[in-house]
Amino acid sequence: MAEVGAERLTLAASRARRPRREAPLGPGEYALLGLLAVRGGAGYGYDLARHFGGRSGPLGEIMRLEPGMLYHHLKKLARDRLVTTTVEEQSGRPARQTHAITEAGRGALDRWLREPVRATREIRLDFLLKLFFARQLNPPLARALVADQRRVCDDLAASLTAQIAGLNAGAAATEAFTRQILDLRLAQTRAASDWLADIFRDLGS
Amino acid sequence: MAEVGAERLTLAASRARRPRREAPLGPGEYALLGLLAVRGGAGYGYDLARHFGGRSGPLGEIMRLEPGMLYHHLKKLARDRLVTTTVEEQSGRPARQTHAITEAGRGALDRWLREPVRATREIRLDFLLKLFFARQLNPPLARALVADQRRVCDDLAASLTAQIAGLNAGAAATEAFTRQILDLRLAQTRAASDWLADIFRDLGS
DNA sequence: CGGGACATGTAACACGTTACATGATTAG
DNA sequence: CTAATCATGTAACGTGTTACATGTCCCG
Repeated sequence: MAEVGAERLTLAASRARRPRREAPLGPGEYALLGLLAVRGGAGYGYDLARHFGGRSGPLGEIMRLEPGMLYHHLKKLARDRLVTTTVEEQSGRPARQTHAITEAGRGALDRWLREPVRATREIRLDFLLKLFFARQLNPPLARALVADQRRVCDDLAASLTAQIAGLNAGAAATEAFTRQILDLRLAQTRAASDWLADIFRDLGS
Repeated sequence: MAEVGAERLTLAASRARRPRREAPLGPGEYALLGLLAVRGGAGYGYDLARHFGGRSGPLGEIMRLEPGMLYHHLKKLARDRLVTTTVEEQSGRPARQTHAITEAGRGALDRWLREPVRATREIRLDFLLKLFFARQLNPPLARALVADQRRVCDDLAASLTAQIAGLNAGAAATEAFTRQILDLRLAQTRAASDWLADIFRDLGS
């Protein structure tokens, strides 16, 4: 028993040393914040869930969000004071919990909307989400976001090109493969940049 | 207490109904199988770990594998009888556990190597892993894999093109955004197909 | 004598998926 | 009478990340 106690103490101590890092929000949480903002600032879980996973608009094309995760995210948003939750009783129906975005929530959403994603692979999920909400909440911001994102992609493409150029000297078998990996990344990044240029044009002046 | 008991029973019953699905292997596990096959059929954790995460060849460029996950994966491979584990005592050093790939392991690896990935986003991780190992274990198979993968990408591109064409009729605001999502997927898929054509050429006859 | 290499792991947590629990109402 | 809809969740599992535990040996 003493040994178990000692072990627990060690674990508790090592736990205390870790300073409880502020878990940042993920795409699911931002999507919920965005949905609330777009739909008048408030909504309840079951209704929000319809926008994911079904044929109700393009959100379901970007990401799925099962009820389990959705309610989980709403709880976290409430803990972080980005939404406030009020319970509405209904006769004959389960009580409905209405979640309303707070000022802090709008601030977090706005900061997120202004930030382009760093990695090309995040364009498919994170960037599309940002674009979806920015278009509805703030069209000029959407245009700026697309321009910023394109700059990030072009910088990345330049960096990849430089890495490839630096590799060409030694043509060992292992370097040949590394080069193909970089070629793939470059091709995907260029495709993203071209696509961004297209939608920038579509977004009008 | 009786209520707790009843609750447990319900949970146990619902648990029994679920038939313990065979968890398939993930990219990390296949990467370890592949590494073992490439390096003479056997190896130990610490040594395998060097190939991920560092500057030791292109594997680390494709995926990271922290020690925690690496040992976890080796345990699962042993449970599935895809590797066998033997302990070697060493003087002054911690005991070394050598993992050797089994016939079943080679079979699983070979089946995986022959299978192109379905989704474009899996090319960056899963497909590159397959290519990396196929080239070292079976060059003609690598060439066939690239050809198959390109066919999958082209089929996907055709399907996306059809979806875009079907969308053009109604030009509502929501459909415009859906179209842009499809455009992005198509661009990424085409970029992958073109890249596959390039490496197919590089793979010689 | 401090720190890194060697070698294998566990603890705690975050993120995600699937399935199911609950319990009334309404539509077919 | 069955099934879906409404509405909110939990259980169990699986994956992944970060940090740390353990203990010896070798190098500077």
